[in-house]
Amino acid sequence: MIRILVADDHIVVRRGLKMILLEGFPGAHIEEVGDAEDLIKQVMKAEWDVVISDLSMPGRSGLDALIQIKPMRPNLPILILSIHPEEQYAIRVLKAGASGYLSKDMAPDELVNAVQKVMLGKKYITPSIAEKLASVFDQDQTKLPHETLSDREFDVLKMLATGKSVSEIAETLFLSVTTVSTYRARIITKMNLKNNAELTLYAIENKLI
Amino acid sequence: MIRILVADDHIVVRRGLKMILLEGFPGAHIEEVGDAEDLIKQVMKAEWDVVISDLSMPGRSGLDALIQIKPMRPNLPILILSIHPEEQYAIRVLKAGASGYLSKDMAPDELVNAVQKVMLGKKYITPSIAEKLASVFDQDQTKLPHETLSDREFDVLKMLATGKSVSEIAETLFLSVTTVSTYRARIITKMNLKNNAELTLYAIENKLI
DNA sequence: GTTATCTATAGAAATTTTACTACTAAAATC
DNA sequence: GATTTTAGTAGTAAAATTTCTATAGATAAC
Repeated sequence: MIRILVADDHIVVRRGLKMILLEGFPGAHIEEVGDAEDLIKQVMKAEWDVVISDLSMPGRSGLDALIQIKPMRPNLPILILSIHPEEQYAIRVLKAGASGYLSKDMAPDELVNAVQKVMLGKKYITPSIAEKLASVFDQDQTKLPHETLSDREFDVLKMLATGKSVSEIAETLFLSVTTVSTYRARIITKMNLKNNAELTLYAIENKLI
Repeated sequence: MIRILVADDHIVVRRGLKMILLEGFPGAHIEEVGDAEDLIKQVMKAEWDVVISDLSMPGRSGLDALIQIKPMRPNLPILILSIHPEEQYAIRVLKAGASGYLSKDMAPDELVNAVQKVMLGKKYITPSIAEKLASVFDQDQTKLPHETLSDREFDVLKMLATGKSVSEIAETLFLSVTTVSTYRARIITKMNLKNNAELTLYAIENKLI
């Protein structure tokens, strides 16, 4: 019997995923968790065939959880879901060891397919991600400023751009305020900006938020 | 038998809503649509007891649909869902005739409660929206937010929006830093904003800069 | 015409943010 | 294989900002 662990902070989404998965895998054992903390706990506690996790959750993000889980359960396939339409995160997520990246508006069949595929140890890549991947090899020259950021920096960039203060971010990410401030300084240097307003503008123009 | 129409562009969310609603209203007749177009069509075609719609959908938004539906079906209660945590949209949505506004991370019970309440012709208002509403009334409704600002405040608004820091502004205007900071605080209160990022957004949207 | 609110202005104290520096582990380069 | 760079993380101290409170004149309200 298939055992699937679903992580998302929105109950509605968890229920929806459960429903879709049960239609695709009748009789499957599906459990839900609402944050990264619980996700990690569950993964450690029990055996799963596949994990489906949202990317952005309060506190530790799905990416964090992924990075933490991967070394301990290298063979556990993890599918990452996101509201973001593939672009920005896909590559990052795959690099971090995910078996696939799906946008939340995929068709139910696509989810079922993806689950089947990753359970066989394969990666699930949508055509548009494949294209992105290919173009990554093409040229490094045409990198956009924000693509030179590290994962952490990118997280912080987005939060700053939406008006979160350094200390709010520190709290959310369980980091020291100074750490976040350091990230901010690096972001500003790397992207050649001057202040948070420019950062917000940049984020809007590049559809990062 | 209760007839509920659910509109959301994400299948996962639709299914989740359906599941939650079926738990709360066993035997209910629930149908799903994926965009505003279909939502309007369905509302015209059949009779519903309540509509639950996402705010942001591709093409016409839920708000658009709401505005279009309301005159034709004034007694049909419409609950608007959103990923945005209540702030900016709630008021707009209620003004446009919605019976309630819920964030997508509400508890399942809350959704069920809300549906029960709006079916009785009442509005469903969360405490935090109630507070927002109250503050709207003591404001001049006919004016745009930035038109309630004094000249000095408006100056400062524009400079803040272009990324000037409080102390740079103080220097430019030969004022004390705390004075400028006071103006900023007043701007934010008057305009019902939260931080500089929102301020920048506002300024861009309203072509102030 | 008096009272209440608004505007322009700031100081003191509290809080938040930044600058600078530093350390470790991992990755990249040589 | 050695070394330089990058990423992730913070501490200390200084700088910037906010909060709270206040005052005097302007303006609106009653």
